[in-house]
Amino acid sequence: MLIAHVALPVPLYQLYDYCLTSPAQVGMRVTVPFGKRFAIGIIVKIDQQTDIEIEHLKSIVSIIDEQPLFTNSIWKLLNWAANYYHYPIGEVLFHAMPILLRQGRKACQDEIKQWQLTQLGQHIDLNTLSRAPKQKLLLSLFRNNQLHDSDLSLTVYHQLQKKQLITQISQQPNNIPWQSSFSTNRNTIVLNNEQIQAINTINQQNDHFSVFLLEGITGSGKTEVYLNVITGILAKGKQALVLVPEISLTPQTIRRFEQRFNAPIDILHSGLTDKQRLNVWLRSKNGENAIVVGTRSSVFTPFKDLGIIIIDEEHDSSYKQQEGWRYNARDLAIIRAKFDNIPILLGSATPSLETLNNVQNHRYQLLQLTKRAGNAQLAKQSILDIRGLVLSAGLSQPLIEQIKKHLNNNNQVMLFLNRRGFSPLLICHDCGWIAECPRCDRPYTFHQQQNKLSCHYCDTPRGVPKQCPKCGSTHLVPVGFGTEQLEKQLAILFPEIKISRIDRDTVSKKGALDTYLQTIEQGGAHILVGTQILAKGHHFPNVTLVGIVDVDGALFSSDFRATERFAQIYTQVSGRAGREAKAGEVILQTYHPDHPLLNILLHQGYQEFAKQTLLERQKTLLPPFSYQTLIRAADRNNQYAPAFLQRIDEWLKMHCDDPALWLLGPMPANQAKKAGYNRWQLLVQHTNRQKLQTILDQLIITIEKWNESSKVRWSIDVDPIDN
DNA sequence: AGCACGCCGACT
DNA sequence: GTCGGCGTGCTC
Repeated sequence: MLIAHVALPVPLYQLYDYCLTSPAQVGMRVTVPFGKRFAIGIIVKIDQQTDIEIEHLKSIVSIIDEQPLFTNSIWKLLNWAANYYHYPIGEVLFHAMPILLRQGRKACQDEIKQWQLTQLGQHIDLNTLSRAPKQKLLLSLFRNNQLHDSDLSLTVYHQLQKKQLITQISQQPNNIPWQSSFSTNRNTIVLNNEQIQAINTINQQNDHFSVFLLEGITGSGKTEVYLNVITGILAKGKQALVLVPEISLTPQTIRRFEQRFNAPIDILHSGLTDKQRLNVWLRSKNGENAIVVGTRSSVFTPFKDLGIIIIDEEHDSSYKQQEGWRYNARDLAIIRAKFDNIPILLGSATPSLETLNNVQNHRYQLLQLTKRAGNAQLAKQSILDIRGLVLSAGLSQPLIEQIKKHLNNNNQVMLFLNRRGFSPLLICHDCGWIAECPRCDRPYTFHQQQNKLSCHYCDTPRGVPKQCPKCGSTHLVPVGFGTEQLEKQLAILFPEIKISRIDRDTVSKKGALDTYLQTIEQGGAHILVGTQILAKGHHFPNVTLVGIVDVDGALFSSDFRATERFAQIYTQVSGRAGREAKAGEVILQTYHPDHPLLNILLHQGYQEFAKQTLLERQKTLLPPFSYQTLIRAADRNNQYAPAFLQRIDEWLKMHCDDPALWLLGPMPANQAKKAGYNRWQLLVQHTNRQKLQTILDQLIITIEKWNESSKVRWSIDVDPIDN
């Protein structure tokens, strides 16, 4: 008897076995009885073995697919990923499917229906419809082939159908492949030598797996290299996958691709309906599109014949999924390229240290773009020592003077502060009580404009208390400053100047950011205040002064990656100051003007900074010179989770007597309390990735047998980035 | 994850 | 008296 081993979308590591009575293949979806309900699962293995007694086995109810759902390439990738990330295979497989397929929808495209004139509709006198003006209009539009500019409702169509003037026919899907009419729209941009060399290097090796890092400073024309390399792939009839960070999936980016290629391009953006998402998935699987552009989850798109993967801004942290299955799309894309034996191109002005380390190890090939387009000059950078200076909302007098100077020249100023809200604290002046979120034990951020307190960890708002609950005083004062206060202070200092604040509070509405960007683009004196959302990927040609209000917050963080992130953001904002031939200036306010890394970054640039930081990481055996996994656990009573992690800690010490294994914890997580749960973590670090993998595999098998495991919510984060 | 069972508190 | 809260246990 044949047994199907089925993966189900449940957080369980094992497969479930069912009798298989009709023919099926691995990778097909099936409906199975599961407990008291029915579930959709995917066959992972078919054989004659089972550990379950035959009489306890249930049978598969129905087989949904006629063919395996995934391409070989994706199937291999997902199986590898479930193993690498130690995540249940069922959850991994379902994560990579469009929602409609998870729900059991057939994996084929809807037939496209189209309206057509009938014989009668072609010849009838229009005046017979004079009492139905809308119908008359629609019919005449039909006859003149001008249907596209009709906005008539569907009921009008149905009325004409009833009168047998039009009819609905199902159109055959377009069977002409895009390859037969593929061409590119020649651009007028002249490539420089570095770009040509990068393109040639990739083109010479574009028929097999290799990883390229395209390290190009801001404005050096990385996108132009992408477009040229893609041209070579499409010309061979193959498809391309382009991954971009969440923030840069803008109409401008998309237009640039669409204008260049005379070939179908699909964009996977958050505004798509489930149906549209499924259609893109099917089109690329069937080879009907040439390019797919999308964010993190697009790495799971199946392709008929993928020829290259491009990852723009490869260092961007939005490639890492931060809940549920915590995969890294950049890393998965590299594995995918390896399995598919195709080239992959990572682009960045500020590559991650992991990637630079792989360049140093000769695993990746480095391609550099060092010249900026046009005759833009490099910005002048300076450190502003604020020790002993009076600050107003974080601004020192010398910085204010500089702002004034740039505004007087009718230029724009950008002030960067990575803290939103009015103040990060609200304190009772009389007794020192601090307004804290009861669920997270973290101070509330005070938002003056909306007159509320907001917890930035769990996102819950609260009204502002009139009195201190501890001593009854009404003297509650905001302490510290955020972007909102900075904006308010600037409005007082520069009453004549337009000020735009760009952070999550002001751009959360759809299209709000675009509106801002448009006003800014018009030019004229203007101050932009914002968090890192301002630094990422936007072009501000009129900005000549960038002020970094608080450098020290990043330099002295407990997170070992904080300096790397700061250096990336700093390099990006300073790269944007003074584009388009206007000389730019960057000013950094700090209490530590002699900080060595800060000086290396300023005087020798990101590359040297990265080199030094890598040496530092090597000395301290931090990633990429070791591999980390975070075991997280959360409970409600604050006892089970630490005890559970303690037991894991002891088990690991017992079963792995290896000095290369480091354990840190159990300790409270970064956001120790969230939504009523107490969160703890245990960091497991090893210098050998394979050994770490093996230990974790054994650990999970063991954990699943413990009965404490069901009392805590536990999860595993391989290669964490926020510890 | 769902879904059922089961045991205690505040209400039509 | 019941409705419903969530702790616990199970799913081939």
